Amino acid sequence: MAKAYEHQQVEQRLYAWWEQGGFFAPRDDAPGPPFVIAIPPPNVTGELHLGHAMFVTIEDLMIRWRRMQGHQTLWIPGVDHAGIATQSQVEKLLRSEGTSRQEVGREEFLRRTWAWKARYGGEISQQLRRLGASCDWTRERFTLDEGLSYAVHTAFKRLYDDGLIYRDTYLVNWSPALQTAVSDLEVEYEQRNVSIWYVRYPVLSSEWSAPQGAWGSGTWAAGAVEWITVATTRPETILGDTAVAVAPDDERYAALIGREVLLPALGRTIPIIADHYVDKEFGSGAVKITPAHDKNDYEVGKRHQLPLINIMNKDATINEAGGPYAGLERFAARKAMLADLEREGLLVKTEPHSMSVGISQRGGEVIEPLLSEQWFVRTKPLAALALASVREGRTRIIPDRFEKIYFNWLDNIEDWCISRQLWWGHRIPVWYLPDGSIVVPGPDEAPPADGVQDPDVLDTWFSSGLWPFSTLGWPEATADLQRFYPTSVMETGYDIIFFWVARMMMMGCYLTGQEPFHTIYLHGLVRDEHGRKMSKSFGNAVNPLEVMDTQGTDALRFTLTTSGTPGQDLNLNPQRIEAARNFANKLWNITRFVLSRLDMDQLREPFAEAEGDLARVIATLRPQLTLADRWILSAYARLVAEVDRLLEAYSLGEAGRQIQDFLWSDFADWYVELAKVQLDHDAASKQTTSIVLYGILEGSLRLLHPLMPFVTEELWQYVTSTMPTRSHYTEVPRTVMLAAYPTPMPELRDEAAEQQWALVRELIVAIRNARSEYKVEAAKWVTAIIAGAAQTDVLRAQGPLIARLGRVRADDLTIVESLDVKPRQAATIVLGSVECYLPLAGMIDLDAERARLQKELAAAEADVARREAKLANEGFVARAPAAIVEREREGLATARVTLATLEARLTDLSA
RNA sequence: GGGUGAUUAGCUCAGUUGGUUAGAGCGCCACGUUGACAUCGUGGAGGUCAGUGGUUCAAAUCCACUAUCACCCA
Repeated sequence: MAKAYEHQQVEQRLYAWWEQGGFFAPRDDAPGPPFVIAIPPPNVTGELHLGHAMFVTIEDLMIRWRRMQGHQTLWIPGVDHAGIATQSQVEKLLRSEGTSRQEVGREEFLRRTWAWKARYGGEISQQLRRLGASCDWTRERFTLDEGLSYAVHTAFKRLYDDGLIYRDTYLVNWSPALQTAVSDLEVEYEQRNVSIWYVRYPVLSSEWSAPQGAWGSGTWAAGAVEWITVATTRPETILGDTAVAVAPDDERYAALIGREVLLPALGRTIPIIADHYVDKEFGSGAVKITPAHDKNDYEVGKRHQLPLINIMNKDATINEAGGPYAGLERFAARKAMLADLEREGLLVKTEPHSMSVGISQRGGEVIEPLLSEQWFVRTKPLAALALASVREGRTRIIPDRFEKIYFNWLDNIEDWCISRQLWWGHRIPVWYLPDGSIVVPGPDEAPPADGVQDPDVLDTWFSSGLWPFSTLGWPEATADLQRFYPTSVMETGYDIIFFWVARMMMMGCYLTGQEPFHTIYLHGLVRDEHGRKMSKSFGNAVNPLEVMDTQGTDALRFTLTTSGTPGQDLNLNPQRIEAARNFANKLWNITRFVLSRLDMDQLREPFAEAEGDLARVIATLRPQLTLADRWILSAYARLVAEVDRLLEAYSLGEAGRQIQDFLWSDFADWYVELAKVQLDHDAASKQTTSIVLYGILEGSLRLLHPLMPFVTEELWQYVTSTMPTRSHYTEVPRTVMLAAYPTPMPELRDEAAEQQWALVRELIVAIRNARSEYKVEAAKWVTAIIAGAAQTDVLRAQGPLIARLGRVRADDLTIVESLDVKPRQAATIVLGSVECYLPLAGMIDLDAERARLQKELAAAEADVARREAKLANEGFVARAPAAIVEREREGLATARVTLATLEARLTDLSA
C-alpha cells in the first residue's frame, strides 16, 4: 500500500468497476422492500455546481445505505430539457452564426437543439458520476424522451378533459426579453428606488370640454378649470387608462365621482369612479386605472366593466393604441410622455419612491403584466390533494418547519400559466379547427387533418411535475412502475419546494392517485465560508470538480454531509474539506497499520465459522478479552446503534461526525496504540487483538461507506481480500457496496468496561500532563508509583498499557494498594482514591509542585462545593430521577476523596 | 405587512427526548517519541451559549419579549 491515500489512483477505476459490474441496478434477490429516489434532474445545459454535489451526496448516502441494508434500491437518474435555458443557448449559437431562430424556422431550430443536446447534454451526467453517484444509468431519462413526452401528453389530456386545464385571456407575467409568458414563480421581486409622478387630468365640465391645442403644443389643456391629480410610477401606461379611481369615502373627491376627465395625450374621455381598492393615504388619493397593464387595475376594471386597452406589443414597444407614442420602447415612451406632460403643464411634481419591481428570474429585465391568451392549470383542486397528503401524514417533510411553508403556499395558490412562447419543449397538444373550435386528441389519437396545432410549448416544470412516475413508464403499467412507485424519498433543495416539490405532489396525487413519495427531505443552500451566496461574477464560487481533483471526492462528500444540519444553509469552509481529506488519509493509514500486523490465516477460520459476524466471533472469545478489547468493542457497538438511529432519523451529518470521532479519537488514538502492546504479548493475546482490530476496522469501513464511498471501497478490498464477508444478496461480487450494513450488537455493550477504562485513560492522560508540565523530554521513560486502593486490581491488569502510553519504564512501575511512605520529590496525581507519584529525579521543584497542587485543590474544592449545594437542594433530591441523584452522590464522594488526598499531600510537602 | 431560520471558542460549525466540568475541525502556544499516519502525535490555552424575563429541582436546550443578520411569502 502507498504511504498516503491517493484518490486520483482510485476513484475513476472503482467507479468504472461499479458501473460496469451493474452494482447500481436494483436487485431481484434483495430481501428488503424497494427504496427509490428519483433524482432532481439537472438542466441539460447545466454545469456541475455545489448544489448538484449536495444532492448527489445526500441521495447517494441514502441509496448506498439502504442498498447495503438489503433494500431493493433504485435511484433513477435523468436530465431536464430546461426550455428557456436551452433555447437561449442555441439562440446564442445561431446569433454567433449571424442567423436567428426565426430565420432558420422551427423545424431547423429543433434539429439544431437536439444536435446541441447530443453534443453537450451528456456532460452533466458524466460529472455526477465523478461524485460517485450510484444511480442506475441504464434507466436514465430525459424529459423530452418519447416515453416522457407521452406521459406529458397523457397528463395534459386528462387534466383538460377533467376541466383542470383551460385557455383564457388574462394578465400574465410577460418577459419582453424572452418573448414569452412566465409563471408567477418565475418572477422575482426587488425593492427599487424609483420616481412617482403626480399628473393632473383635466375634468370635463361645461366650462371646459375639449383640448385647446394639439398634444405637445403646450396648449392642450389651456383653460381647464377643474383637475384631478393622480400619482403613478408608470406614466407611459396613461395611454391605456380607462378610468380614474378614488376611495368611496374620500371627501376631497366626493363631488368628482361620476364626472369625467379627458385623458392626456389621447384625449379619451374616461370616468372618475369610486373603489375601495384605492388607499386615501397613498399619493394624491386618486389613481389612474389601466386594466390591461396592472393586476390590481385589472380587478378594478372587472368590477366596473371598464374596457381593456392593450397598449403594448410583445417586445414591450408601444402599439398603435398608443397614438403618437406607437413604436417607442416602453422606457423611451415613458421619457417622451413625461416631456410632453411637462410641456402641457400637467406634471405637478415628482417624488422619489421605493417599490418592489417584478424581475424576470431568467432574463433579469422588468416583467410586464400583459394581456394575452394562455393555457392555465386550475390548481385549487390539485392543491387540495397535495395539502391533504401532508396534513394527514401520508407524506412528511423534513425538517418539518417546511410543512408550514408548503401549506401556506398551497392554501393561497393561484392558477398556473403553463404555456410558453418557446419552441424547445413539449408542444401543447391542442389543435384549432378552421371553425375556431378546439380539439385535444389523446396521445394515441391522430390530430385532426384540418387542424392547426397550438404553436406554444409547456412550462418545463409541467413535465418535471410528472418526473417520479413518468420516469418509471407511467401511464403504461410497466413492471418498473408497479415495482417502484410510489418512490420513497424526494430529496432536493428547499428553494424549489414550490416550483417542483409541490407540483409533483399535485400531479402525482391527481394522476396516479398516490403520493409520489412518503418523505420529502429538503437540504439547505451551499454558501461561501462567510455565508455569502456563491456566484461566478463575485468570484467566490467553489468548483466541485476542482475540489474533487485536488482533495478527492470523498473529502468533498464528507464535508458536505457533516458540515451542517438538515434544511440549514451551509457555509462551506475550505479548511473543512482539507480536514476531510486528512480523515481519508487517516483511515488509509489505520488500515495500513492493521494489515501490516495481522495474520489473516489465523483470522479466516473464526470469522468463517461465525459467518463473518463480529459479535459471534467475540462470543466465543469472551474470557480472553482484555479491558481495552471490551471497551473498544462496547464503544463500537454504541456507535453502530447510534448511526442506525441517526440515519433512520435523517440526521445524516451527525452520523458522519460520530463515525469520524470514533475512528479517530477512540480507535486510532487509543485502541491502535493499545493494540501495539497487546499484539506483542502472547499468541492468544495477539489472536484476540487481531480479531478486534480486524472486526472493528472492517465494520467501520462498511459503516462509513455511504459517506465516503471510494476510500472505503478501496480499503475494504485490501482488508477483506481473503476473508469471508456478509451480504444480504446472493452471489454478489465482493464489493463493500453490496456488503451488509452493520446492525446494532447489544451483546457487545459493556458498561463496566467503559467505566473502568475511563479511569485508566484518565490516569494515562494525567501522567502525560504531569510530564508535560515538568518538561520531561518526550523520549524519556520515567518511574511511577501508583496506589490503587479499590481499583488496584484493575490498574495492575492494565499496568503494561499504562506504562507504555504514559512512557513509564515497565520495570519502574509499581502498583500497590496503598503507600505508607509517599515519595517526597515526586509529581502527584490524584483521581478519587487513586494516587500516582512520579519521582522525577532532579526535576521537582517543591514550590512549583505545591503551586500545582494548590490549583488542583481549588478545582476539587469547587467541585465538592457545587455538588454539595446541588444535593442540599431538597427539590433536586426529591424530584430529579434517582439515577441522576445517585450519580451526583458518587461524584461527590469521589471529589471529597480527591480533595482530602490533595490536602494531605500539601500538608506533607509543606512540613 | 405576515412568516421562517440563525446568533455557541479567533474562524467554520456540532450539541438527539432539559441532567456531571458545553464539544469538534482549523487557527494559536509548548513539546515531538515507537516500523500506520507530519495529510501525524502528545499536552495546553481559549466560551457570560446575542440580551432580558419566565417555566423547572435543573435551561445552550422549553416559553415570551427584544436586538442583529439572512431568507421566504404578499
